[in-house]
Amino acid sequence: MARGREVEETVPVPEITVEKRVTYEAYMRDCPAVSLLSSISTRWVSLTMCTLGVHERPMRYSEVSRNVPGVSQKMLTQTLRGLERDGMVRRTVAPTSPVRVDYELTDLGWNLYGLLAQVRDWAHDNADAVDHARAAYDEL
Amino acid sequence: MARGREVEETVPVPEITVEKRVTYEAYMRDCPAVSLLSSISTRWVSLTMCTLGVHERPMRYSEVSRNVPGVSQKMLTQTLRGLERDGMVRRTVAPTSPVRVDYELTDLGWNLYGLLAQVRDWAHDNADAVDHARAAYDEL
DNA sequence: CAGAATCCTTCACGATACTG
DNA sequence: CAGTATCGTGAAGGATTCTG
Repeated sequence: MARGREVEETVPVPEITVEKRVTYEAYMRDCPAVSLLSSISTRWVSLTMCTLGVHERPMRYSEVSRNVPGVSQKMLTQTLRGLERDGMVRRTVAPTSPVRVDYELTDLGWNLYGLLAQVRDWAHDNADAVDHARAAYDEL
Repeated sequence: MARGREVEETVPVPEITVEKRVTYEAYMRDCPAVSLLSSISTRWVSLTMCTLGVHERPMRYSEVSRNVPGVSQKMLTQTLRGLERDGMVRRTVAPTSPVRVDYELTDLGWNLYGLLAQVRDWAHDNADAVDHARAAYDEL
């Protein structure tokens, strides 16, 4: 991502042809970091990670479900599967009857949670400021 | 959001009726902090904020556009308007011809950027780890 | 309990065309 | 340059039903 600046500022403008720009933009889109950042930056990932993080212990599926505001069963399953696949969540199935499934953050997930929690706290602390900004904007 | 834990752990289970749960979930959905966190947690907000942040100076519309990988003109405009409305971005129109429009982070936006930049850096640093986790998961 | 599967709706988003 | 307006589509997401 930092390359954007270099290309933009160190390469003489005339040398950035349309073709090169298209290639560059395709690169940015396909850049693993951009792609990963994009996949993290979704409502359900954010809320699910926060829920798993604040509880600091394995949580049953139904428990997660009750603590992620507004999530449907389908989206929660889909989100948890994605997080498991990305190595951020560990899913443990206990062969009881009925089955018991636990979800918990991995070390990788825990690292990310540390950052997301700060964003969550920022949102909590600045909700009022944003509301006022919106009111002022809508006033006009 | 922290109330979720209290309800879950300090209120006797039998007292959580279906009605109360529905009310609680509606509250969570409507909670300003959850709502704000959700609106922040989108791909275009994340990428746009990062672009405005790394450059540390006012940017023209076209310049932002070139530095947010894969964004369409429609989505960029929509995202910038949303950020302006939320008080995170300041939009300045210079009455020249053709018009010149600059976008820059406000103090509020700058605060948030500080946190989002950490998430972006995390994504950059852990893209490989996630890729390996995905490969391992898909192996099965 | 913890989902899978299916259907159906909405809307996020892109493509295109037009404008001051 | 910096948009607005419109249209069309695919994907996101909800509701419902079924299952081990």
